[in-house]
Amino acid sequence: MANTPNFLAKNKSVILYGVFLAALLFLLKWLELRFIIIDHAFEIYAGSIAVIFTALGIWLALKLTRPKTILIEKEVFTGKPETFILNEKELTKLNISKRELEVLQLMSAGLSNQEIALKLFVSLNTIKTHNARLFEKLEVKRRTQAIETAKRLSIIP
Amino acid sequence: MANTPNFLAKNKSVILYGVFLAALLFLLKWLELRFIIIDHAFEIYAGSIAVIFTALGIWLALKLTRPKTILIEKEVFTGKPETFILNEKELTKLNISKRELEVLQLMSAGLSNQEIALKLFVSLNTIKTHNARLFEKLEVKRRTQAIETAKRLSIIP
DNA sequence: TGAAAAATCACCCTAAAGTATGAGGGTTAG
DNA sequence: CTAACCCTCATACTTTAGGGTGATTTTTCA
Repeated sequence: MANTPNFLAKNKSVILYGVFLAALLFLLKWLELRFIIIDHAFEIYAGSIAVIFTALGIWLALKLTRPKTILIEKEVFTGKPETFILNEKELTKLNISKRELEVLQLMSAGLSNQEIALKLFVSLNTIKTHNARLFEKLEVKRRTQAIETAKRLSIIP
Repeated sequence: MANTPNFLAKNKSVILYGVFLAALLFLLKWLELRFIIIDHAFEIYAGSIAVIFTALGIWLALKLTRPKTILIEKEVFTGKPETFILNEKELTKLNISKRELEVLQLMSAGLSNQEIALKLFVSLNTIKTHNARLFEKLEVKRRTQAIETAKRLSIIP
């Protein structure tokens, strides 16, 4: 298969987990030593493993699900008086990608490029690139115009 | 307290986790037995604990965080009921002047400071001063935030 | 009428936004 | 397989926005 790099990228967290596991070996070995030296420290050892790996599992799960939660946000919000209906036709017509829409939403929320970058776990330059594409597609020159236009076209609430 | 049932309901997952833990004891005891009988089954025992508790951690984390993920988005207490009604109370409370409101409107229309200056026949510096006052009064740092806040407070359409 | 608020403008400086260009890897449909 | 996106990031540069300070002229109103 030629998709080995793909696999690597997709399982970044899993690989990190592996590395962390390796790092844990020392701790475990040390605990094993204690087990030999101190009698009946067996429970301590088992308990340690349980606690450590439970925490590890929680951490892993959080890492894996965090990106997914961001995607959920934009689907599930409804205004009380008038429900916002995303104009998907316009979105398709303007060829605006999911990521670009995400940036647009944060932009309209008043966030700076730097803040958006931090929130989306990408670099400032990446946000600037998204902005440039966005402005091009919306045929505007500034973020304030982009917000105005996007709201008018019901691309954002 | 009378909200014990509420507590039970809210922590269903935690209780389940506890029950599951109890159930695990038998498995662990059994493994411990094996550990005594079979020599060098120690690694198997430790590995089992690691795997089980990692899975447990993942499951726990997913159970606990899944309900929390969605509600982050909009609060929305003032929608747009067709016709815009200027919130004069807020305007008075925030002590925003006529000219400042004018600047704010043009700002939200996507105009740059220079364009606003030309439109209002004043200098760029004047607009900047108005902006600074506006940001101070609205307690924001950027024009995009100012627009967002002003719209939310129905100061501008 | 006199103080307060509003509106105007300038200068200097920093921060943020935006433009242009190139580039590498990922995903996907044909 | 490959062309077409998409997402990512970088570097370099220009423009706009924003902060701080101080000042003058109107307007407003008690």
